[in-house]
Amino acid sequence: MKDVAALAGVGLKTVSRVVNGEPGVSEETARKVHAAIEHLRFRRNDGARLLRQGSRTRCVGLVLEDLADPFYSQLSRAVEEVARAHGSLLLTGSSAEDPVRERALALDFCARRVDGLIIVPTAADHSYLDDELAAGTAVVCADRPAPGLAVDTVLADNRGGAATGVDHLLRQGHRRIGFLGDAPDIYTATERLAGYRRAMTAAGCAVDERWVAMATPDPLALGRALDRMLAAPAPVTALLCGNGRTTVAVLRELAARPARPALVGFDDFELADLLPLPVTVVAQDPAAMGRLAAELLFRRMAGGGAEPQRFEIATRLIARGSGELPPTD
Amino acid sequence: MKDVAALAGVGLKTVSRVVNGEPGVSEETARKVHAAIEHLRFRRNDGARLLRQGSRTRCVGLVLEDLADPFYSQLSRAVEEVARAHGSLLLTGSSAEDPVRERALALDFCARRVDGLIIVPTAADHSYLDDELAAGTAVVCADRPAPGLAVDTVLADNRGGAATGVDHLLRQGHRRIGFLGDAPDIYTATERLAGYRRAMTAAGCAVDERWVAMATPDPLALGRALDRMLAAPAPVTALLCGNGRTTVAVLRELAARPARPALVGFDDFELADLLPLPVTVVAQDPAAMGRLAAELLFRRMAGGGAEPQRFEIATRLIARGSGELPPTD
DNA sequence: ATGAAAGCGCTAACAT
DNA sequence: ATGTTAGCGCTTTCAT
Repeated sequence: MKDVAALAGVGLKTVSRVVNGEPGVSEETARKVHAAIEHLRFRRNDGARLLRQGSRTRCVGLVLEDLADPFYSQLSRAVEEVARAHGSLLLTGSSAEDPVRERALALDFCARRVDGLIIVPTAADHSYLDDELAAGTAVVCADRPAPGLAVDTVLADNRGGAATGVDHLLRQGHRRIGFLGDAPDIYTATERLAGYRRAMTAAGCAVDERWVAMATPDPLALGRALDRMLAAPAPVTALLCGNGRTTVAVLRELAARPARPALVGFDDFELADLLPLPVTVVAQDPAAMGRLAAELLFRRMAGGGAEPQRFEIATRLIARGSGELPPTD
Repeated sequence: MKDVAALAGVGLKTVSRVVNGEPGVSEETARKVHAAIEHLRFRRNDGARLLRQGSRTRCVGLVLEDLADPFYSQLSRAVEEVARAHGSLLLTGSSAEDPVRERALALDFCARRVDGLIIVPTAADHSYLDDELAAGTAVVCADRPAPGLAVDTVLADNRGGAATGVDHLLRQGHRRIGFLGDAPDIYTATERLAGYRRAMTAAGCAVDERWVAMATPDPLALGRALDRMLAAPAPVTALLCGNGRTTVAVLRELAARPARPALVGFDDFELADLLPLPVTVVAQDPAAMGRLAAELLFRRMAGGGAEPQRFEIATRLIARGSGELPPTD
């Protein structure tokens, strides 16, 4: 910029005025400055600009579990769209469910002075964000809460959704229903388990603990869990799967077995309607979750200092066939 | 930082030393500084640091078509992983196939002085990046080339892959094979069409132009195209779909029709193996593409000033059933 | 209409 | 071991 000023034979401030389209520059001078800019290929450094202005960085951060997971990639796009609408750029990072990585990412983003941060919190302490919060960085939790962190939080109706799935199966006459959830340290997994238990109990169905399996979905473990659930003396006649990854893995395992239990999956997924037995699901709305989280973030950044709120996004049961199978005994 | 120095009763540089773990500070002083940091909740501003150091921003940008598309979300994760391994943060943005948006995103990223930029170029002029390139920003194109831009480029073997798909169908005895591709202004769509034509011609099969449809996959248009291809006088007995989105849309349309042409899809997708007729695909490797693009980017950033190179990632035919159907006439 | 000087938060280069 | 000065690239403030 100094060079531009020198070449154009004007002062630094005049170049600044031209670059920013400020008034108070004669046409003649502006032309000279533009020529110098072209010639020197000058490109303004927004970092320096931001520093001096002391203003917002117009940059928000998103920390989630896995950018490639369909649920989170849809959420990301929604966040990105809102950010774009507000003129902000988006820094993204995957925690891979590792608290250390999450923390490193979030603090890196803060060190770059993002205006706001959307986090899908892992199961860990989040007090490391207290200072950032105090310093005025807006934070919103999506998909899961961060206990002890006073921030807006957007969740799905996990218990309600799971209960809806179970109720649907109960209505088809099932009494022995299994639940295959993700690892129990994942908030949504445990919530959905609670919804399952609630609905079973409310219907007077005692839950045999052999019908419950909570683990990171991996083919081998899932296969064993299925075998256990489908074995005598009290085999399940229906299954509720705790998330999209689990549903897909279970479908794959079931394809290799004779048993055809009724099945409801938590999370919708592409092609669920085209499978041999179309899959009934409790659908979430990842785009709505991302959109709301982002809008809350920008609302906070705009200054509303109200109490942190918690939002629940409704789920929707989509009956496609697999959940309408009657009990086999 | 000034405040920290004042509170600790030391000089600015001493605080800097402590914050950066530089040697040459007595334990006693360090303790005082740390106390002041805690007390004032000081957090270093990396933006200012970077400005002063004049060093890399340790930040790279990724501009692609749609963050929520499975192909690109897998690519993104791979890029993110490489970036993380190199200690860089990742700015992401979706162009939505709009050249104006792509340009705005890319230039925004450059204004923030990203060290490098990975772009999935839309069909438009990319000379707007010339200045950035000249200024030393590393750029890599992924999935598609940007004609006229002298940068490393990572592509899939689009022609070869499409030809492989056609050859596979020819081997099953098909002679009338249709191609359903994306909009012709998309590089990959046109390349794959070329591969289809090449293989058909090489086999001595004249392509009836009614067997070719190139458009953004939308159910209505796709349905009409299918009806046309499947109608007399020379109905196709097999189909090659030009990308994942198209394949899924075609499967959905076919499900509502009696005809069961053989089908090969370009791009693998989850659950392809669990459909009633498992889908044969020419699989791409989006993670490999993202990884390579990112590694090339960091290699460029490290200084290798060699000629820009072009890389082709191999495709792999996965036979699952739909592509092994014999001709129906 | 234009420019000089000061300073955003930090660090490099030199003091002491 | 510690502090001082200058300056990264820009904008703000206040002159002219």
